[in-house]
Amino acid sequence: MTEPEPRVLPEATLTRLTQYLRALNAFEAQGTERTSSGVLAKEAGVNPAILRKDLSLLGSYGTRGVGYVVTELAEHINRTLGLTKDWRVAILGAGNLGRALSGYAGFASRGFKVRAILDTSTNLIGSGVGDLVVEPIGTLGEVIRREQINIAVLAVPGEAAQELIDALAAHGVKSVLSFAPRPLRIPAGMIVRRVDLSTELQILAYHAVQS
Amino acid sequence: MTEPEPRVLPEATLTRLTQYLRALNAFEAQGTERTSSGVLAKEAGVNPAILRKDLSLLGSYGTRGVGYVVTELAEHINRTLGLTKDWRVAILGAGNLGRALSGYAGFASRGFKVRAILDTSTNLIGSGVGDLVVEPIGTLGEVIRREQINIAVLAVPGEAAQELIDALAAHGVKSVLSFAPRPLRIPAGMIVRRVDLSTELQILAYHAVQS
DNA sequence: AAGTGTGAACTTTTTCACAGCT
DNA sequence: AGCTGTGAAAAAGTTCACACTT
Repeated sequence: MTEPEPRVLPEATLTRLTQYLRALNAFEAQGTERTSSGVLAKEAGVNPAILRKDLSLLGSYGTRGVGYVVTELAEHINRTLGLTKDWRVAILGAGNLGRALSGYAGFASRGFKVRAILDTSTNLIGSGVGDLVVEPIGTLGEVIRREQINIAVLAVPGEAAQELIDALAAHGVKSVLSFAPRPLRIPAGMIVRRVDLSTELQILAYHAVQS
Repeated sequence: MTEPEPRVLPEATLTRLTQYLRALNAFEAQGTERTSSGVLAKEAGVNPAILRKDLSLLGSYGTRGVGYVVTELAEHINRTLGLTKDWRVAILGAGNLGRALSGYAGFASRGFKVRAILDTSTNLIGSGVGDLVVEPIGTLGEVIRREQINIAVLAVPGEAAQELIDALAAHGVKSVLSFAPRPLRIPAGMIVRRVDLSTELQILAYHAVQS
């Protein structure tokens, strides 16, 4: 148990860890104190073996013959994922998507705080979005410093995305979630995750035609 | 060349195919007639070997020593993905996210037409969203029949998602893109893809802490 | 000469199956 | 007796490298 903890966890494992966490939170909410790989895996929709393998990558926190203590395991995954830190998010783009995201409940939970929303359009600048006011993209550097932004969400049209990624990098923001429908050149040291709605639909179309 | 075409393409291949398609469309737009695995792979941000391997799964459409004809290859990928068919989309949930999605340009392109938007809230029912009017979820079956919906987008709170999936299944809609932040029990024959924003943020947090 | 198509090697991820704790 | 933790096996996915076609 002198941990094997690898430098970096596989992407697939990370995705599953967030699902385990969600299930564990549900268990906590309903007062369940202990669980097992079988029960938890079922709740998260995965196979128990991979769950145990995933958890073994973070070190061992279960008890053989017994299972896992819900709060302990949740706490441990939280720590591993960095969810004990405070995340301050700026949303770039105050169009429909940007505004929808700024109010998205999932963002508010787990220490992700939307602290700013920016746009280029003079129509939008100055207007209110929830309890924020849309600021000009030109003030990006200032906003990042003022609010100590450490995560940015890109909800702008494809054309604008690359230059904003570069600007974010220049201002020291290293983590970006992009909704721009195009591949981006990622500056060194930056982590960009993309959510691509048209890709999702196209893959659905393929499966739908199959059946 | 009497095709090896597998019954079903790997998920990772599908994702890349949509990227190739996007790059090919850009080439078409700028009048480029031919390309090669090297050029196309660079544009799509992948390695040329996997690109050729992916394309070989759909049968061979290149010319050795020469490369690929842009329009031909695009057409071929389009056919494979089922993008020659007409896709009629209903959006379930007319909150911020649902409304943002209904106007999302990526949906309008490539034959995905948003034909209906539904909600439970009497505040929203009857209000306009783009050129659609929000209809009551209670009329789901009727709307699906009337508009011949074949893809649904779930933009509702987690609690409502499962029963809507079941209702969609009952009305013969087999393809769903879900934004609900929870795992769903998928009725037989249905394909559900999930986009989970809090999972994305949590994975970003992990990587941000790493560095 | 150039660039595809593809077996073979390699790498990563998942699943199996069981030894080892409690 | 029960359930974890984990090597070993299997499967899936990626990259290499080169024969083959134009």
